[in-house]
Amino acid sequence: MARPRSAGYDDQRDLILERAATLFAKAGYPGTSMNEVAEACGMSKASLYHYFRDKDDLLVSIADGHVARLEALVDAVMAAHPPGEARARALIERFVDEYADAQNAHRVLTDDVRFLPEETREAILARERRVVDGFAQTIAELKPSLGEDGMSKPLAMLLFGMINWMFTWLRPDGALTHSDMGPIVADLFFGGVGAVKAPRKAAAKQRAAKRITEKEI
Amino acid sequence: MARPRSAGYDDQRDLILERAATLFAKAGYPGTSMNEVAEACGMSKASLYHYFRDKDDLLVSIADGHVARLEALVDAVMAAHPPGEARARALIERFVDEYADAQNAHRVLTDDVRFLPEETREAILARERRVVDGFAQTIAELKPSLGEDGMSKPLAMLLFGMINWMFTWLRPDGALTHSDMGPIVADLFFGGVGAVKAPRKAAAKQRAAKRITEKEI
DNA sequence: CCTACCGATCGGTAGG
DNA sequence: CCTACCGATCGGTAGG
Repeated sequence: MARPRSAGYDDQRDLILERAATLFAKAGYPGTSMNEVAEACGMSKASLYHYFRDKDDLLVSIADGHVARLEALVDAVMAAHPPGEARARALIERFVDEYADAQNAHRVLTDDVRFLPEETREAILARERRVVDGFAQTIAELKPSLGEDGMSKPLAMLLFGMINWMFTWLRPDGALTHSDMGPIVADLFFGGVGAVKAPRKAAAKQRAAKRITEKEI
Repeated sequence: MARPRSAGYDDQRDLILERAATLFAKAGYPGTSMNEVAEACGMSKASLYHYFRDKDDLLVSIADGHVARLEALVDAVMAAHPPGEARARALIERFVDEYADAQNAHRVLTDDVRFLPEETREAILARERRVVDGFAQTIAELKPSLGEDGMSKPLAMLLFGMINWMFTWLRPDGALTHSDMGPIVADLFFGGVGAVKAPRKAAAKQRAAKRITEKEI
């Protein structure tokens, strides 16, 4: 076995990931320099390159780490709840809470993964797809006719839209908290999903739904 | 691409704005160079600077032009429909159609305005605020108790979330079109809005709603 | 011969 | 409207 890393190695890595996520979330990936990341971490740029091969490696670590947690969260909720509205509500409320604790990483996932080369991006998109599928399946269980019409994935994406967009306007210091918003989003979505009808040419829509493969969260 | 023979100053400006919006939407504002914009327009970088003072001037023109059209659209719908669900539906469906025709400009508005200096950004945010207020007012007309609880703005933002996020996942070549999605979003929203209850401490939420001033579309 | 860094600078390219 | 540049900063790496 290889010689173990120094005691603080993983702690330093985690610190860098958190500071970099904050900067990327604020100024975007191309708008953030490695010099700025190094400065925010109180270390030289050369030290930064001791922990991460290059700038892309930083981005991958932030985004993949976050989406892996979301993936695990979906698996845990699916295992803990039988099909039905309780499962769907748990999914939404757990997601909103998870996002609230990882706002910077989430913004990096939704905004900056597109800057990665295709091969690197693909592994992250695969995890995103599993997360979307978990939501789509839960929606189809709730109202099977939507699943048959190929509407469960588009509806899952509308749901993600409400949740993802929240983090651009909800003030962390406001009286309305992320935890308040979980039940509101769930009420709106489950109250409304009964009123949704698929447009005509349902077969074509089902084919269309299969094509939704990129930028899924 | 060949330059149109009789292109005047304004035509050249519009061409540059469209090409620049396409590039900014794809690679982000900091990720796009003026050299790339010039090349996409078939002109030298120096020529570009004949039409726009600097890079920020390009961004402002794209974003402000787009949000000004949205503002005018809200005013037109409010003038054409009395308060009620017909007004709200018209607002949603007209917005989705407008976005579909201006996807690049819309992405620039939502993603890149944050890179402008504060004074420049403020004029654009003021227009965004007017658009959000139009939606929030329409929601409050539909269910006055939500307005009294300070929930009409948060609900307007959830609605914008569904619509804005659509443009990250809906395939322009898919069988499911933007026009299909307008009624679906409206059904989901109006079906669900009846089920939404404000969280406790409604007075505090009203104060919170007032603080929602940035990044409102 | 390893790790954990440092000060300084590399070749290229950004906006203007 | 182009070529030729500028001050500065980019991502990444040298020797010690």
